[in-house]
Order: sequence, then C-alpha cells, then structure tokens
Amino acid sequence: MVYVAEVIVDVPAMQTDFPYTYLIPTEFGDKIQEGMRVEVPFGKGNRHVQGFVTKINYYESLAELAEFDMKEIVALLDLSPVLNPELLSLADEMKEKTYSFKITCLQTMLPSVMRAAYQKWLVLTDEVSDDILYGIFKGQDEITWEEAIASGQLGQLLKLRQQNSLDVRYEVRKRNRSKVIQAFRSRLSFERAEEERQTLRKGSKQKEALLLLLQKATDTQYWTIKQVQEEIGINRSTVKAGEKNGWLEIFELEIQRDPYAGREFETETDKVLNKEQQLAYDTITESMATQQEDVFLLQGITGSGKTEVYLQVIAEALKFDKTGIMLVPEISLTPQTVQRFKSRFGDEVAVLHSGLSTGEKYDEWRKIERKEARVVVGARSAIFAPLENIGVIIIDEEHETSYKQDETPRYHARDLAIWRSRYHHCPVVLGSATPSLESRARAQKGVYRLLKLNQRANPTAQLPTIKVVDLRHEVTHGNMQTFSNPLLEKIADRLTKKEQTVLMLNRRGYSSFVMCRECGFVLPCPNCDISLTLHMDTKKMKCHYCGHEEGIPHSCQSCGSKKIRYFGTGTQKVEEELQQLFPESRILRMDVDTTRKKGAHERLLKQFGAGEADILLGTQMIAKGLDFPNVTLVGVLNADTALNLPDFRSAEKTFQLLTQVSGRAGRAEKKGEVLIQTFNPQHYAIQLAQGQNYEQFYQREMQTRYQGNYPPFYYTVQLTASHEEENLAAKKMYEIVKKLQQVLSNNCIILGPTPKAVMRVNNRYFYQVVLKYKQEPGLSQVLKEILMESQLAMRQGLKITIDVEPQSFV
DNA sequence: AGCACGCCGACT
DNA sequence: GTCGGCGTGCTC
Repeated sequence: MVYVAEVIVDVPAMQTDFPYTYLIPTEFGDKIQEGMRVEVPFGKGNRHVQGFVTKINYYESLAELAEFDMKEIVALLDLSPVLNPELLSLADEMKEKTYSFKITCLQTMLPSVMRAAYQKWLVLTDEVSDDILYGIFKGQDEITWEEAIASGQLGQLLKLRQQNSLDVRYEVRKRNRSKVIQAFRSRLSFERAEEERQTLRKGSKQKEALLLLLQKATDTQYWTIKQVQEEIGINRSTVKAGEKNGWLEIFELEIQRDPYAGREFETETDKVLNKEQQLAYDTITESMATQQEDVFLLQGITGSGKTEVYLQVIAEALKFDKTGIMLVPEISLTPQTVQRFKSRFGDEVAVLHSGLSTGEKYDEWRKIERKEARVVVGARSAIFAPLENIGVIIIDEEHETSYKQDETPRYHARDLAIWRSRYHHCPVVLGSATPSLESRARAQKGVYRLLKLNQRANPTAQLPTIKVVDLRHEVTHGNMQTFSNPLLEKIADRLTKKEQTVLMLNRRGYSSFVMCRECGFVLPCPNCDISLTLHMDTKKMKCHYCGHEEGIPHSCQSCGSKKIRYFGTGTQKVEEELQQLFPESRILRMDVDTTRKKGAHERLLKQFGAGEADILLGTQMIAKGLDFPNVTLVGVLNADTALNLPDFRSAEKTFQLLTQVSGRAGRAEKKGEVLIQTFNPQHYAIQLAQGQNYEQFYQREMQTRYQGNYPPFYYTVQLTASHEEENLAAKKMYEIVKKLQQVLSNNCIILGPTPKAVMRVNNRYFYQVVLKYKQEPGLSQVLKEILMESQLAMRQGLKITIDVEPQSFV
C-alpha cells in the first residue's frame, strides 16, 4: 500500500494554486491527517515550504499513479489537524468567490502565529580560509542568509558554493508555541523518599524540603518550579539535581494566557424579554430547534435590547449542546461587550480580537479547538472559529464595513456566516438599528426573515431630542470656529449641571493639514497624491496611505513664507480649542492616537464612566456601544464631511453614523439631547437621521440606488491595476475593458477606466474599472482569465486586484 | 516565490 | 573566447 497526500503549498501564485502529491513516509502513516500542516520539499535546491494536507489517498502500488517522481513529506508540523473538514471546504468557497489563492484562504483561517516563518542558512561543509571563517562566519559554522547579505561578500560565498564548501539549509519554523512552564512530579514512593532523606548530608536544607514535598505527594500531584521557588524556597538547581537523582520527573505544562485573568465577572442572569424581544427569541430558537438555515434580519432601534436577545439565543444553543459565534465590529469589541458575555457564559467564552497579543490570540484559538469554549465572540476573522456543531451565528451591527476584509482574500464575513450556517443547518442572525440597504432589501424580498424591535427595552428612558444646526448660518454670523453658538451654550449648561457631554468629530473624508497663508501651498506626500496629515502627538507630518513621515515645516516649501497655517480640526486641535473655551472643564480625547496602546481604550472609558471627565471628545469610535447614564448631550461637530465623498454609500454611512451616535444620549432617566452641526441641513440623510426614521431613509435611498443603478439593484465588481508608470496602468485597464466587453452582455455597465481618487500611492499609479451587473454567467470565467494573465504582467511590475462587492469606491 | 536554464553584451 | 545580465518556465 502506498499512501500519498495532496498538499497545498505555501507559494501564493496562480501557477502553483493546486494540490501537489507527496509520498507519506511510513513513520508518519498513522499520524498524518487531512487538515494538518506539513513541511515539504518544493522546487529546485533544498527549498522547503509549509503546506496544508487537503486529502489523503492510497494506492495498491506506486505504478498505479506515478507518471512523475514524487517527493516525500519531510515533517509534520501539527499533532492534530488545525483545520477541520468544514473549514477546508470553506476555503474552496472563499477561493472561488474572492478570486484568491487557496493557500491564502487557508492561512487566513488561522491565527497569524501559525503562519510559517522561513529561515535560510548557509552552512560550511569544508575547511575554509580564516578570512572567511572569521570575517564572514564569525567563527561559527553557519550563518543566516540575512547575515550573509549584510556581510557584502555574496560573491565570495557563491564561489564557495560551487566548490562544495558551502551548503544551503532551509528551515520551516513553527511560530505557534504554546506558552509552557516547567513542572515536576514525584517518582519516589514514601519509603524510597525516606531512604533518600537519610542519606542527605547535614545542612542540605533545600534537598530535604524537596524530598519532604515529594514524599507526601499524591499520584497525580505536581508542582511548577516557579511555584516551589517562591513558596518554599527550593531553587531551580535543586529541582534539577532531584531529576538527576531520579527523585522526580520534569515536564512541560501548557499554560493559557488568559487576557481576562484575575478579573471578576459578576454572573448575570437572563433579563425578562418584552413582547417584541420574546417574539424574536421564539422565532429564532424555533428555527434553531428545527435546524432551519434561516437568515434573520433583526432590525431594532438603539436601546431595544438586541444584545439580550442574542445572549438568550446563544444560551438556548448551549442547552441543545450546540455552540455559537457572535461577530462584533472591531471597535465595539469593548471590555463592556466582553464583560457581558463573560458574565453570562463564564469560561465558555473565547474572545478573538486585534487587541490581544498574538500569543493570547493563539491561546484563545486553542481553547476553541480543544472544545473548552463553546461561545466565540470576535471581530471579522472569528467567523473562522473552529467550532463544531454550531447552533447559531450572530452578526451584530451587520451594516459595518469592517466585516469585509480590505485586502486579499477580500471576503465578507456575512457571506461566510451564511455558508457555515448551511453546513450546520442553523440560523444566522444579522442585527442592526440601521441595516445595510443590501440586507434590508433582501429582507423585503423574503430572502431574509425580518424581525423588528421598535420599543426601547427600558421604557422609562425617553428618546433624545435631536436638533440640526446650520453651519452656513453660523458662518455668516462671523462664527468661524468649530463650535456653533447653540452647541457652546448647551455644553456650558451641562457643565453647570454636572452632566456629561460626548462630542464626535467625523473624521471620514477629513484630515488636518498645513497650508501656506501666502500662496496656499499644501504639503504633499512625495510618494502619493495626497496631502500629509498633521500629527501633533508625534510632532510629525504623516501620509496615511504609505506611512511616509517628515517634520512639521516652519516655512513654505513653495514660496518660502513663514506664515504657515495649521489647518485642521483634528481631535487634538478641537481639544485645545475646547479647553480654551471652557478652561475649567475636564476633557478626555479618544482617537487612534490616544487609544493605540493596549488597554488605553478601556481605561479612557472607565475614567469617563467614573465621572472623571466632563466631556468625551472622539472620532467614530465613540459612536458605538457606550452606555453612560450621565451623558445628556451629544454633539456632532461635522456631520457632513462624508457626504461629499464620491461614493454611492456616503448617504447611508452618514445616516448610520448619526443614528448611532444619537443613541449615546439619554440612556437613563435623564432626557438626552443631540446637536448635529452641518453645512447640509437639507440633505435627506441628515433630515431623516434627525427624525430617527430608518424606514423612510430606506425608501428614499432605494430610489437613489435604483436611479443610479447601484446595489442592491446591481452587483458590483471593482478591478484595479497599478504600476509605477501611469500610462502602463491605464493601458492595462483599457485592455481589460476590451476583453470584458467581448464577453459581457449589454446589460452590464462598465464604468471607467478612471484613475482612482488618490491616483498615486507609494509611487504607483492606480486605475480602476467598476462593473455593475445583474446577471453575467460569463463573468467569473473572464475574471479568472484576467487574473491568470495578470500573473505574467506581474513580471513587468503590474499589479491587478479584483474586489467583488467593494465597500468603498474611493 | 525562488531557483535554474538559456540566450545576448562587456571583459580577461 | 568567457562571465554574467535577466527573460522564461517549472515546482509533486
């Protein structure tokens, strides 16, 4: 019998995007399983790469299959499969839908620590001159490839290689190390320990203590070395000596890095559901009990208690001995959210989000794999949680764009959730106060089942009043500042009443920059067609596209004038202004700069919740999930910056943001007030947000989409080509359009090619084409062909990307 | 991706 | 005549 494995190798390229067949050495025969990672030789030389076993086959004899020479698998990288059959098959779906490589999909499903690290070594195999041995190899018999390059002696080394004095060694390293600590257990019987103790020299206090410890041990008892060192004062060396004498056995203990260790979670019990919540709960759990693959759209106004429904539905799944996934947008994965889940489900919850260190993420992932956690809460990538027997998948804030990954593979968590629900015959719940037009339209058509929550869960809380301030009016009255008079009055009022204020600065489509007052020159990025953003905290000018940094200019690069104006209502600037206006007030600023450090987000919110500040000033991130009873005023400083973006979703995004931030006011008995400052008070997104009227917004926006032939009436695909030379990128895009036109029907709308809004990024020029279509059977095939051809174009430095249902067109 | 093979210009 | 440039093709 000959066993072979089909392996997807870690070489992300079109030409290698299929399984390669490797012989399974007999020593691995009983251990290897589908879904494990292996190390395999690939290509010329001693190159080794990581691969995923996707299939194991066997044949009666080698003659049956060998029309080529097969190589053997070198090593197993896992003890048990890291991907189960479901996830392996999900990878196929992803590859197909996102036009990406299978290997990329497989890697994406795992925590980043499990991606292989490769190390190339140069190994001396013969005597060499002292010059080389000490000069380049520093007396060692091997150096890394990086060190070889740094030595600047590659020519010399190449010669050695030809003389066979040098070998190249490749190493595939696993980076996923569980955190282990050393522990030991006794190997002595009571009597043997007693005997050993008699032989000890006088004064061997530590050894005696150790023997006494071992003597009274039960069979399964063990201690960690650290523990005995701290508690009893037995040194590491004493324990080691004990091991040598055969008293004890040292072993490694896998420990969990629990990011929430040492924190108390109050146990929380189910709240009583109101009629609407109960109906939603009943409908969803009924679907779960009968193993329907329904997709529910749970449309509930802010404060209607969607989360309570989620929690109880998951609890029900657990009762059926099933598991549950809940996806939350990254920014609302706050400690408050985590706390709520932990207090309800205790240790059964695994949390996956970017705030965790890579090690912590790996441990949470292992917890799920070992089936210690049956509930997973996390951001987008938590949709790959290796849970089995899923009872329900919930996506909260369903409309959030962060559910779509903006790099390859460009998958949408919602689509994958639906795919997994079909595999497990379980329902999906999409929840939002302001559903995406796509989802709401599907619910309208009956593709999804619509559930509505129109009442606030806490009926004593009154709805906030929402006012719109016309900034055009304010400007003509000579008020050029960030704050309109009405807003200033309200803030002052709250300060005297000792109530809290939340101010939001809409950063989307907006950034602070420096401009010359004499000639109007704005400092651009040398690599991109965009102005540099002013960062006061680091005192640097920074490009948000390529990361370029330089100092803040003191004179104009163009005309030499020293009159530089620091433009911008970046949050820092607003904070300064605010402090000047209200010198006595305590202000907390929350933006990317102040929340970069681990735990900073949590700390700021805690401070604000404890009443240590009067005003919380922040960007979009404050729009979600905050629930502070003493907040009675919410101000939106610039509601409309996003409205001017050339994106058909700009109205939708603005409406969603305003609705969400309005929900931050008046969470308790005190009545809340919301003030929206805008230059477009007549815009329907703002008007309808003021009226908190989602339904009307939906109707109105659907009309706009219908007229513009946009989603949800049309599907969209965006193709992008980039090159260092502008005309080459443009030329390629024209070729692609030509090819598309030959295949696609007349009903397909092709927009472009056009240069992207920011045409040059990192010294590359970007051109795009957007396709809008209803039904194009030939599309998938032609896109694959384009991708195939683009593989060759790569050599000329041309990059092509395909984005199915892009979230942003800018 | 990374490596070897192979076919054309500036050097011993 | 050779060393070495990088275009092209292949990897079980």
